[in-house]
Amino acid sequence: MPSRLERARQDPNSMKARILASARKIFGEYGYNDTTTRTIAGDVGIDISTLYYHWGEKQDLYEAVLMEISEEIQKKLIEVEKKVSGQSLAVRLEMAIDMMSDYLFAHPEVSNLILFGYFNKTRHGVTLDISMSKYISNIAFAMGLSTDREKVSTEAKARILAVWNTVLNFISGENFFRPLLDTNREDYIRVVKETLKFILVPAFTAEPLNPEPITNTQITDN
Amino acid sequence: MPSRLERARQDPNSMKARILASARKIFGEYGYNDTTTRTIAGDVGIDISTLYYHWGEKQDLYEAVLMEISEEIQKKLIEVEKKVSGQSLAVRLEMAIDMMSDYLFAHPEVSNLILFGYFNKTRHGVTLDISMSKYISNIAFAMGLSTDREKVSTEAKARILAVWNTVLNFISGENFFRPLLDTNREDYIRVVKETLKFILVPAFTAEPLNPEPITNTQITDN
DNA sequence: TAATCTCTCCATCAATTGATGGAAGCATAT
DNA sequence: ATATGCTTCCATCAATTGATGGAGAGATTA
Repeated sequence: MPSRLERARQDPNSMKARILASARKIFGEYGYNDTTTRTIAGDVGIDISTLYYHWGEKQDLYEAVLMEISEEIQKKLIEVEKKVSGQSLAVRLEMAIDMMSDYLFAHPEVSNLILFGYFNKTRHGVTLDISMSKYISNIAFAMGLSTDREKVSTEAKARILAVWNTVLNFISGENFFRPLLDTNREDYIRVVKETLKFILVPAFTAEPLNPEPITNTQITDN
Repeated sequence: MPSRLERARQDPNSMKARILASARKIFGEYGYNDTTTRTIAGDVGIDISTLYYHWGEKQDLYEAVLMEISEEIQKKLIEVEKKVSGQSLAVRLEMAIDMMSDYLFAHPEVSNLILFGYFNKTRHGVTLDISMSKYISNIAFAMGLSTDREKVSTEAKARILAVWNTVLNFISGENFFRPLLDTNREDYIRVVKETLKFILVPAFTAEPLNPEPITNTQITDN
């Protein structure tokens, strides 16, 4: 028979798991500092003491959330990589854009949490870390922008980063951008995908990735 | 002789102006909720009562900061528009990227504050507003993506938005991305500009902006 | 039954934080 | 000199929030 402890680790209906699920939702909506343990506990329908009993400090709970989404992203990227392999570069890019957009639109809190990690110079010491470096390199390799998974050029990384960020922005900024574009949700998702493809596909397929720095037309020096 | 009140409105060394400058810096670093009035007052070197005497509620001060950067951006965009007019599309894009990058790298708090406005579903009611819609349309027009300043297509707006966001991300995410790209600051700025140009110029110059939706290769439906 | 363990809640604390009242300093005007 | 108005600071408040101790309910074990 499974002990209570084991049950708590596995059962998604266990109190510990339910708290984590709520925490993911609330943290993903308001960020670390704008989320109170009372809000999370209230969402679960329990007293905050119960929350502290299961998770200890607020930071520990937050880190558990980050760990969860980090693993989820990793799985998703592997799934994408498998699916696109063998296709042409243009098709790979389009498929990756579609798949990642669908995933993130379905889980916007993931996008939010990543962006919070980027920009919020918060006073709590919790950093995303999330080994983003490895992700970026893997994507570059999967997209065929690098022949070596370990040695990806700075330029290639920067390009992947730019694309990745653009996706995240459109997801997390939906409430801000959608009225601006004056579309319903369905059209918004379509426009986002089209925009990403419009911008990316020509850039990455126009010419093979150049390892040398591109000529930089410097305009302003001040 | 100028009255004290007039002096307070104009003199950049007036207490009110000094508070605003510190507020801009601190809000831009930590965001609204992670900034305390005590932190700002401490940065100026005054008591918080003095801050409240000059600015009233925290929200009012924050709104004043947003107003200031909003006007600053507007001026900068007009400056860019003047400078690029008459150039070819590719050159216009490159010049705009250089100028805006230089401006934002010199004032990262501007970028931060804009991004905070996008994503932070804060519990305070202060929204950026900043008439971003007009900015986007103006940029689209200045870049020659639209022949009518008033009627810019959803697609064109989305593309401008994507670019604009990419710039902001690289600025505000520098602390996160630079170690990841393993560059010093100078190289980081160069790589950012190159990346933006690499991605944008081909996309926008490859073909005239197509008013019809682009064919969308739907991959996943779940 | 008695003892133990697991889980939950109530009450409470200490620190932080937005905000205010009032006194004091100081210059200017009368 | 006196009065007035502007500016600053000290003291303080009330609300929020992270966190804890302890009591009690319920199940499990001896």
